[in-house]
Amino acid sequence: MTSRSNRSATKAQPRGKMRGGKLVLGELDQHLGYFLRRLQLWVFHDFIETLKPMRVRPAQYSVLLLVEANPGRSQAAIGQALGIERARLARMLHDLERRKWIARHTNGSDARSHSVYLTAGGKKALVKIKRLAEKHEARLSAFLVPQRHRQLLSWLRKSS
Amino acid sequence: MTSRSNRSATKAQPRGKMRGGKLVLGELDQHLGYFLRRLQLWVFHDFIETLKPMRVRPAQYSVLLLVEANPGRSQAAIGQALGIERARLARMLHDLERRKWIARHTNGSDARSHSVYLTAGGKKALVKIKRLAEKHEARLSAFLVPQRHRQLLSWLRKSS
DNA sequence: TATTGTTATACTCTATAACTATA
DNA sequence: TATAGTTATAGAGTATAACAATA
Repeated sequence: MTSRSNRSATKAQPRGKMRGGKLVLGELDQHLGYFLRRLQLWVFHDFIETLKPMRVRPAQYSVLLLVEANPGRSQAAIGQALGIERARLARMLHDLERRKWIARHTNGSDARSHSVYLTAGGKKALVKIKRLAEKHEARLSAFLVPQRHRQLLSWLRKSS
Repeated sequence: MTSRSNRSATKAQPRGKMRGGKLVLGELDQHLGYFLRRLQLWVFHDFIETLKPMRVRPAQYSVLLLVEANPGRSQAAIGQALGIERARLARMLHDLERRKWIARHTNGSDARSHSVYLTAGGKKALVKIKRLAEKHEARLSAFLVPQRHRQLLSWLRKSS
């Protein structure tokens, strides 16, 4: 996160020296998507750095939490819930399986679908992972004022 | 954007049939970053689709607006303001130059730096681009309640 | 030495299509 | 024929490093 000083700079530039000062955002200042993206990048960057000891990336983390909360569900169900494309999820699960954190069993009722579970090792790792994730979330809460953090979370949650 | 029904599902799963219903988010429900990412993906997807007639992507759009508001500034200044890495910006500007939307002149005072400007064609294109971007922003405003949209923008702006 | 811009490489994420095996 | 999962490919975004020209 960088620039901090930008008011309603829709058209004019600040007077004064041309070469030198800070840039103005211009109409970018009116675009929610821009700020949303900047904040999201900051959050992911901090998450990745904080979770680096466990080498877990945000998408992997979301899969682990979802499998924990919904053991035995199919890849299709997981992918749909998280908005992860099935091709991408297949490779992610392959990687998580290689690390012995999740296991896939063919479901009895439908031989096509795989039921996904956390392994014992996966559950153990997830404890450590969550501890790091909490540190990240605390940093994010400090970054946004707590009351803003709650309100923002509530709004974003409703929008999903 | 998919799931809509998730309360405080931190640990337990809903009782009832195991295979079938919607998945619960579990602890993911407590992570601002998750909702932030989902919303950001939605916003970018809508932006890209809306701007498809002009084939402009979000990062390109941000560069065009910034150059419009700050004509003649260096690539280094632009990249720093937008948080775009100089190597990436060099390729982006190369592309925008190829499309005859921006021009680069070597600055008299420092032969290393390039001053970036919109061309006449770039300004003309930007009019059309902004018209499409407004449609996107209107859709985003409708998606979030207007008052939420304003408050959210204000918060995110302060966080940048 | 440090900075500006460039090229090149690698990795992640996203979007497709093609394929298999089941249903 | 449709679905679940897999593999492969291509594009964009990000992160580096190495380089040339200039300061």
